[in-house]
Amino acid sequence: MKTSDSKFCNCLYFTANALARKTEKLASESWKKTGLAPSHAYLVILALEEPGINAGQAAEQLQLTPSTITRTIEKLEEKKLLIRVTEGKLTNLYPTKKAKEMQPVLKQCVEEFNEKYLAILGREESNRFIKTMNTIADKLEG
Amino acid sequence: MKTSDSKFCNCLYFTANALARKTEKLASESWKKTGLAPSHAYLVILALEEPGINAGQAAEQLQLTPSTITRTIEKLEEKKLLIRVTEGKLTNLYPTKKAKEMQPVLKQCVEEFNEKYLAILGREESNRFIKTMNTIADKLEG
DNA sequence: ATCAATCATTTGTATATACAAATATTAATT
DNA sequence: AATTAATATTTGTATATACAAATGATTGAT
Repeated sequence: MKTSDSKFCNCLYFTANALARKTEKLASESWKKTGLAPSHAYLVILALEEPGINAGQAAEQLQLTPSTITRTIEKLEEKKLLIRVTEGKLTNLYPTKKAKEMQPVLKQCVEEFNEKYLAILGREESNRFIKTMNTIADKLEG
Repeated sequence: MKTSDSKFCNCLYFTANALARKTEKLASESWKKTGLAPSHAYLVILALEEPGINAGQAAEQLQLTPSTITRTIEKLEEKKLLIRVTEGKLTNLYPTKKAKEMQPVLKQCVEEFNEKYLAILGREESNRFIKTMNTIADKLEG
């Protein structure tokens, strides 16, 4: 059944969540080869791009709560992809050697995923839509 | 930090998820008075509107997997809001008396939530945006 | 200089969600 | 009629996420 055939397809809550789950699924396929969930992969990418970034900044960039970031870091430390360096009350994140070696594959996953949805939606529509989502997310935040 | 200021705001995955989380938060506030998570409330609403609906149909309407629906039903049975009536291989869902009494409050929550985001986004923009999300969700499904 | 307030992170706990395998029931095929 | 295939649901397990409370560290006020 299509999302648009549901009884609830006129509700923002329902629609936003249905879309997110479908996107998650599509993304998971692309990132499968890395053994990482997309959100985890994003944190590794962030640490690679900004080594030393602290947990709070990462939470902001990924729009997740601090506790979720802590939990994600734990997983990634277990996988030897990140290390935490505590500096006073801050926790700085650094990519490990393993993460650095993984960088090309991660980049490839990002591209693969992008291409996948660009192929489905078209570049124009994608960009416009993503921009709209950002605008609306910002407005909802208040 | 705004969603649109994130490094990743050009990615469908990131943006769709950030939006869903913000929407979830907004909706949770509206449904708080019922003690139900929005997705659970939706299942009760569905059972009220279509008494006897089976689990699989509910999964389709809510765009959730069967296992998630089973889990949701369990919670709602504990809260005495739904009952399961097994009929062969189907599981039919019926609202309890308690659920029926709750119906006006649930309706009110839906309205309150709708008004909340309509006030923020405007009726025109909301409707257009929700329609677009549905279209895109359908396309992603393939 | 000390004590209170503030801030960043972590922990304890709870919830939602899904995948894959198991179970139970009906339908189809021979 | 018996066995196989298909279908609906449930269960076992894993993951992601968040809230609220706790901890640890710095800053500010007196």
